[in-house]
Amino acid sequence: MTALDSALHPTGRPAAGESDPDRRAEIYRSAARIFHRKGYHATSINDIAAAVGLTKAGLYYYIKGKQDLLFAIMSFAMDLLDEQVIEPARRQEDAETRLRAIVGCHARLITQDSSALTILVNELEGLLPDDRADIIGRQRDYVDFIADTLAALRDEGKVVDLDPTVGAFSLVGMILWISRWYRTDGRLDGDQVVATVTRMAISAVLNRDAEPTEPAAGGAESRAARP
Amino acid sequence: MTALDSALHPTGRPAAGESDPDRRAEIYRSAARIFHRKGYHATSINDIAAAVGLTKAGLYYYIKGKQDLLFAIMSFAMDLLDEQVIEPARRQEDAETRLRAIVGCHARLITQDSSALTILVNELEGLLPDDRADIIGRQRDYVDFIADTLAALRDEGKVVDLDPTVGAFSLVGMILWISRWYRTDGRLDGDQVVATVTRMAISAVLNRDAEPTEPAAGGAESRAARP
DNA sequence: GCCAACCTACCGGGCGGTCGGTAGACTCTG
DNA sequence: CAGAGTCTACCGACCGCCCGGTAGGTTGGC
Repeated sequence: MTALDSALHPTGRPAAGESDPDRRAEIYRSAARIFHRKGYHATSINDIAAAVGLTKAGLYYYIKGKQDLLFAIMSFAMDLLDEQVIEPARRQEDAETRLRAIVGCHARLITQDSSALTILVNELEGLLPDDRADIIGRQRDYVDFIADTLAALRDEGKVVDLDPTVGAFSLVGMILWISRWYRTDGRLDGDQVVATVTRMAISAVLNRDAEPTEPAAGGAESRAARP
Repeated sequence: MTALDSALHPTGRPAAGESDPDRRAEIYRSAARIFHRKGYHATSINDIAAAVGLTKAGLYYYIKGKQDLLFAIMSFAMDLLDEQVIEPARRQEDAETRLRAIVGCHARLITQDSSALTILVNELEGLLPDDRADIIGRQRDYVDFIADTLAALRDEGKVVDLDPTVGAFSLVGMILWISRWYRTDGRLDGDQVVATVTRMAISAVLNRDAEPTEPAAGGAESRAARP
């Protein structure tokens, strides 16, 4: 997965002189899977080393430390979100189409491989303060992006009057939660799940009887910015 | 909070001969707050002891172990959910009213004090297998309860055709996520948040432009219980 | 012979948990 | 009402374990 490789270096923290990028990618993927299953703090460096067939010392040839490993995984996940969700959605001019793209792409990403994306939201406490600030900032940008889309829909009178921030967070919650219950080998088909969740998300905010019940008062504020 | 006291004993695990129940309740509350903030594995027994002004050894007079402490907190949270959400909702005969009650009561509980409820969903991995099975079983019952309500709505033709399980999980995700972004001291009012989320949840599943096959029976009106 | 790719052996430290106390309030006895 | 006994509520010191991380090799392919 080239997206993963590309996530290893932009952090500016190569663990050692040049090392086999395939092996590194495999290590990061394994680590992500284990962090996802057991949680960051409950996972030991030994667990990860054993999973990739190395000793702890051997693993340290590839990584700089446990916290750096976590940060690299979360940066990779954030890059994935940027590239697979935000970028495609940003290209949609129409707000409703854009919202559909956001929810659909994000949900699909999670049904395909949820580990990195899930770590991204569950293990923030494991990061160093600076790294955490970095990730949180990017997450806030994402929520603001959704909130702005909802605000645009409201201005078009297509959305029931709700606080865009609350709306954005609620949709995000619905999407992220998928990783907690969806199993690839379960009875539900991934595409169906994505479709259903997208439909629910859209009708949660869209005012389907076309005429705006209340002409959304002009000049209403769309800004979010929540600590 | 008497509900908390009652949660200490039904587990059948008193840590010692009788000990001051107020002090115990304080300890459990503190522990819940810290687990919520830092996560179970990242919290040491020392952290909890210090927070209640005890040494580690002193704390062990009140608790049996770290995992028992976690289980007690999660059992308490589950009791709270039963008593404040499921029971009130079960009394609603009309499916739509019931759904409103579920979402509204659950969301309100979280805006009021999210720590125990949040631990309940985030720290399952910290439990012993038997305890985990117990909690997971109760959680599944809750989701089934919501799914059954959605199925009932579908049979009434009031809900768009969706898989009740997917619908239930999605609503739960929306609700639980509140604890990640809502801050009591933030700019948003708790009641407004509850109202907005409830409205979104309902319109996510309700088929508003379809005529209800059965017009809602006489007296029953939509407003959820407001203790 | 060199260097990437590992290993064995080890370190300091913090963890969950235990043990043997003990201060003080309270009761029971003569 | 002295004093012996009891019980709750706690503490200091300690234990064994495992953690993240490191030092210093060794090996095999070029």
